[in-house]
Amino acid sequence: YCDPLMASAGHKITARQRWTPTPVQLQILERIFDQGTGTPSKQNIKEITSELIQHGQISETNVYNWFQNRRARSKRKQLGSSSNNAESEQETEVESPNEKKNLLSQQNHAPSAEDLCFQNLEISPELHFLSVMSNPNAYDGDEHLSGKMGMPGNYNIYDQAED
Amino acid sequence: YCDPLMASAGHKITARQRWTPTPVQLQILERIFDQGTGTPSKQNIKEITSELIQHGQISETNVYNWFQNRRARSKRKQLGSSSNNAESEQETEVESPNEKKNLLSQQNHAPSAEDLCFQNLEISPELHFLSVMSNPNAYDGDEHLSGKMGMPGNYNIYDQAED
DNA sequence: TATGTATGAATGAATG
DNA sequence: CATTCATTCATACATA
Repeated sequence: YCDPLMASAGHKITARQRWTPTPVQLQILERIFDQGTGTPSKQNIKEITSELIQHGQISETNVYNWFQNRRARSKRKQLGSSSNNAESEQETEVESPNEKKNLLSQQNHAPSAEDLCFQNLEISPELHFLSVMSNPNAYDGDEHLSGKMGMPGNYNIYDQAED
Repeated sequence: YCDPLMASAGHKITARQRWTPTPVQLQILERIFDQGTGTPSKQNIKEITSELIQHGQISETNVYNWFQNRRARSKRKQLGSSSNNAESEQETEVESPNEKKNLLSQQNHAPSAEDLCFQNLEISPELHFLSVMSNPNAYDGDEHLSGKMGMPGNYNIYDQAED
């Protein structure tokens, strides 16, 4: 049969980056989702995949992702379309009519480049520890980090300096 | 105080609540992970953090989480060998036209900050052991950011088996 | 053709 | 340590 990937408007013959669920697959997936099987086990995933694969190319990864996305989407929609939440829920300038503000996203880096680039002369203080680190001593204690994994406390990177 | 994360351009960009490792940080982390150190101890975490913090905002928690995620992910792809093995007629699914392009390109101002750091990394004598991968193409451990989404059909779990 | 929207996919963080 | 959730990005896809 025709490649399910390029079955629609496709003109992409070189790259199948994103799995595109066929209507049939979508129908099945939605039905299963509707069953209440929110987070299917791996076994279920396999079974579902086995079913869907007959209707087009698909992998367990796709199925898994689909369910994850589906659930997340539903949830987000719920609390986003509600009347109004006077709770402590602060939305980061979220759902604007556009919503897709990621067009100019700057998620990563953007540190004090001019700064950290210059202090480069001292960038290898004790990194050699991993060269000789043969200490099988895992975690002497039980604490994973400095106290709890919530946050060290000293440097809170996620500082909602919103105001 | 000023958040190091958004202290760059000085715009009103919303601070990312999620830590995004800079290419440099990623390289270092990869190297350490590749050393076979596996799960670093608390002290190691601190050491690593001390090193990485010079290359951008980061906390011990981030480092810890990173290793945890990395470990889990590696394992996932490892245990993908049972009743699968359908066909692997996929071309080199690894090397994509572009690797971590998202890490280096999404804005238009291009501060070249990380770029400089990258260069500095190479020239660092002490960090030579972890600077061996100056060539992005020769990146040995970029399996996590490869672009082999999911069009396999023969893989098992929701993990992108990479081989 | 370019822009916008929808959704799959990647990853960091949280939880058990 | 294993699994799941939440957030964000990139790309498929629809429309102007």
